[in-house]
Amino acid sequence: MPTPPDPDPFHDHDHDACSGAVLEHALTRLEAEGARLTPVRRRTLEILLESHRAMGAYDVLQRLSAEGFGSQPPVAYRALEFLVNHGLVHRVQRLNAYAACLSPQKDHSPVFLICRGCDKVAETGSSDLRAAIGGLATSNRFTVERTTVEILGLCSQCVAAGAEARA
Amino acid sequence: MPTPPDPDPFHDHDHDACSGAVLEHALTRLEAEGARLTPVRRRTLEILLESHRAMGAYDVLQRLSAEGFGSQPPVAYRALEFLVNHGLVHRVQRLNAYAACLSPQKDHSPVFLICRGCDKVAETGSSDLRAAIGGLATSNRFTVERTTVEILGLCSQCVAAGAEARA
DNA sequence: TGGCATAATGTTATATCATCACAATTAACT
DNA sequence: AGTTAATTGTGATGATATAACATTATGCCA
Repeated sequence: MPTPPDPDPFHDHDHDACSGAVLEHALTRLEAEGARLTPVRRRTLEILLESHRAMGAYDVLQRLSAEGFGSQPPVAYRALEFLVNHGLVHRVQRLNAYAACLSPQKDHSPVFLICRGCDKVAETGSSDLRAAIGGLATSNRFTVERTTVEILGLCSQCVAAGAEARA
Repeated sequence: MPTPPDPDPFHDHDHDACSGAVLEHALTRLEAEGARLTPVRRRTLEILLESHRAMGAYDVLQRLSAEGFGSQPPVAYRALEFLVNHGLVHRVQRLNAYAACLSPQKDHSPVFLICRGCDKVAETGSSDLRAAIGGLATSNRFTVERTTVEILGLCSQCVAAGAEARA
């Protein structure tokens, strides 16, 4: 059976609604873990949520610096590392970039769809995929701690726009 | 049902046997594609095969340079890019490193198991996982071109050795 | 409240990874 | 041999990330 008419995560996304919920959830979760969402950390998360894109550390830094926070790389890297460690932000390896997690409530292994046509990134997930990774780990006697799953290709709009050419 | 007694890809691997086969296969494939395995490219592949590890571009460069090839970064990066494009080498995103593909005969989406205890990397694959990615792509109307699947954790030996502590 | 320990922030400096631009060489094909 | 395209080499620079250490803020509790 085909799955129900999924929304297209690249284009059918109510961002304002999700941002608020994510931020609220972040506070709850961090409190439970005894961690502090300090001003820099909070702004860093907000910046990523507002942009709704994968941003490089130096892009984030520029925004933070312009708002009166420190201007040196560690300022951004530390805030990002904190958020990543608490599952509020993911690192997109292929882009050397960071994106706010949009479903922090689930204990998930995120999957990123990276469109090379429009450079947008969509976060999704799949229980089949988690199961497959679990099986792989078992049969290789490997203890999983973190997974990176990134799919590079073209989103539907870019395909429609004829962005076929593959480098 | 458990899968049959899989070999542990970290420790039960006949490397000499596979290296020769891989190299031989590389020649065949490249000829078919009209691409040339020049001396630098060949040595780059051999170096990765011999080390049987994921190596950084600058590590490869050092080896190449010591053997009389050029000493500037582009020398290594170009050879690696060529090999990656032809599916003979994979890039391990999490490590900013490169590893020779050990099963270049299959049209595969590789999966890397990265042990943070001993820093070894094992390449594997899974048809379940490929299927899950295919399903995800379909339900998100996404056209897949390349996939990155990397699993960070501990190999069996490192678990046995008590490398439990998680940063 | 004052004093201590810890965590967080800020800065300078530097390490690491990757690419640009252009010259020199080599290979492939008339 | 002559022409073109691919490949290689080099210097310079760009982009990403961390080390080391001083300073400030926070939490705790005597």
